[in-house]
Amino acid sequence: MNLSGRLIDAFLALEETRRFSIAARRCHVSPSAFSQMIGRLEEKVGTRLFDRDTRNVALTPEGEVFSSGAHRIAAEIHASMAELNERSLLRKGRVSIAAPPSLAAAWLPQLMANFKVDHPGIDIRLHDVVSDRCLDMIARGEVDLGLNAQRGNDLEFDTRLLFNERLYLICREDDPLAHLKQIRLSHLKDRDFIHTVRSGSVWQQMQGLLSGTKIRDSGLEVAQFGTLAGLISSGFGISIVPQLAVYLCNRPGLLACPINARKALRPIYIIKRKDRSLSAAAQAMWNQIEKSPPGGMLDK
Amino acid sequence: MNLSGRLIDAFLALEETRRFSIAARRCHVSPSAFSQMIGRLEEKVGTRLFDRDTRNVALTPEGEVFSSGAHRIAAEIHASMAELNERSLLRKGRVSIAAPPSLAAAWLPQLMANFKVDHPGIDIRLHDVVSDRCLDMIARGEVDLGLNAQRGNDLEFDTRLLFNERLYLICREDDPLAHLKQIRLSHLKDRDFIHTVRSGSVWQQMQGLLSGTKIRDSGLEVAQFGTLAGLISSGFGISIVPQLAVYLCNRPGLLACPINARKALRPIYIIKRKDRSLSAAAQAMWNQIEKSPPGGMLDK
DNA sequence: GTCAATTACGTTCTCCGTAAGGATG
DNA sequence: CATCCTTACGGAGAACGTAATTGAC
Repeated sequence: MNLSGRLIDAFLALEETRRFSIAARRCHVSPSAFSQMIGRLEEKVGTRLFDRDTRNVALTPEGEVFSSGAHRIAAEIHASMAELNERSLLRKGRVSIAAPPSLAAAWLPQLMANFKVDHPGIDIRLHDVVSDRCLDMIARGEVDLGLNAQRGNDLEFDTRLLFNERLYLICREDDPLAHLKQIRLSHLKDRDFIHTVRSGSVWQQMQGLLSGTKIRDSGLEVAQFGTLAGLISSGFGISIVPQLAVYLCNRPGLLACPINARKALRPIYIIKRKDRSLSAAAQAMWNQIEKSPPGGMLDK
Repeated sequence: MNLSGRLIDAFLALEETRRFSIAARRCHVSPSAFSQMIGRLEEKVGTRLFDRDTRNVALTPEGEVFSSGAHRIAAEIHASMAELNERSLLRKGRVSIAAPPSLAAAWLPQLMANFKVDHPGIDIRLHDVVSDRCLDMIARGEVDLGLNAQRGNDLEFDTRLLFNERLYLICREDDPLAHLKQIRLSHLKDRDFIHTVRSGSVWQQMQGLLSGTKIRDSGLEVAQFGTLAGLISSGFGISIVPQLAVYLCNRPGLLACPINARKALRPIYIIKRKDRSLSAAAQAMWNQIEKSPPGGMLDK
């Protein structure tokens, strides 16, 4: 029970040409070898498939029955090989990415568009998620790779630092802080603070950054940067967002100021499961992400 | 581009067990050999199909893609092999036979019924045709085998004599011939003669038999024995039919008498194309026909 | 240290090619 | 006798098993 694709090809070639010698050439073997191949095939399937003498070659009734199966087998083999080949050549495939909302809004769209130009056959899926969920999705295999400010467990994940993003203060133009050339963490003391969602990385980083600074919790916690901007604009307080999200808070009367502290940098890692290899498409995306930093949008 | 069924099986075994050692046992090879098989498979398809370390085995994204194809390939191979096996075991198949009306009516039905009991899965097709058409159908491959009174060209057909059928005179009870103990050809002199169809073997044999005897042509030529009987019964003449067709001419007022002449025997051959082998089903039918002569219905 | 996959290496067997053989028109 | 398929036989390479190695827990 071990038909090789080679023997199937031999069968099909002989069925079509009805000539051993010509079919042999098509299979790139000597007539002798080809004859033996047909013999082996017939032995394996347990029945004679061709009636032949030195002049004529024709399918036996069993050969006719086998023919349809042989065509299907050959087609399936060919399709499977072609499918994998297309994927390794990046002409087909799928890659799914999990990324924080800031990157999903500000940087990835253009990167993905460029990728799509190079590889129009590859289907890209993007999930904008908060930090915890990002690692979760990677671990569960729901996405191929993730971008995140937390690098996660080194036993479970392969991680590479992509860049560091500066955190920005968002406040009203008429805020006292708006006139400062450089903003330090201490300046935030006693200010009303609007949080982004608790499971997001900014919130978590703020916890560390401001542990020594007494801020006032406005009690507001929002998921969308637009909401954040609206609240600040209306005087509910101030907030801090990563650099790439600054433009999402753009609106008349608001100001964004870089925070001048060594710790006010948010790292962005690219992450995959350690025990799973990437598909060709995902690997290509990983490569493109690595060599396409957000460019002028960042300071180092 | 030469996937062997063996490598496909290895893939499926490993996909299912997720253990090299166990999958190896299932494929009846050593763990080492199995590891090499997976390696070869991955080399042939051009991509890694399993992520593995010494502890865990899992499909790569490409492996998942390949999986569905592998299942289909294995299923097609299995189905093709099973199909041929069923046929060689006579559990499936088809056999088509061409035979003269007399045999198709008198002998073959019971023979076919017996065959069907032994091989209920085999589909039997019977064509009752006149002699010329019978050889034609065999030559064109429209039937697997034929029964015929003419043996045809020996270069084109394989032929075996099954038996000889005596020819019978059919006449009215009040016919002068009805009183004769033995009928000779000479007795038919000057009698009105109703012919069976010109392309049938009886007609052709009559031409030879009666070449030295002057008969009168009634001008009637019929295809069905029932018609023949009706015409004779109504006094249009006499006719000659093969022994197995005698009972088809049975009706009150008619008599059938064997013709006592060495040449008044009609041979029945079983015939197949010389350059085509029979399917297993057709071969089984051939064998059954050979060893199931029409028995008591004939004299030698 | 243990267990499982892999690599190294020698053996066996499959498969191919050259050359001789045989059948057919 | 010319053509085409088949058989014979020897060599090259594939595939397997045993045993040593690597790697993960």
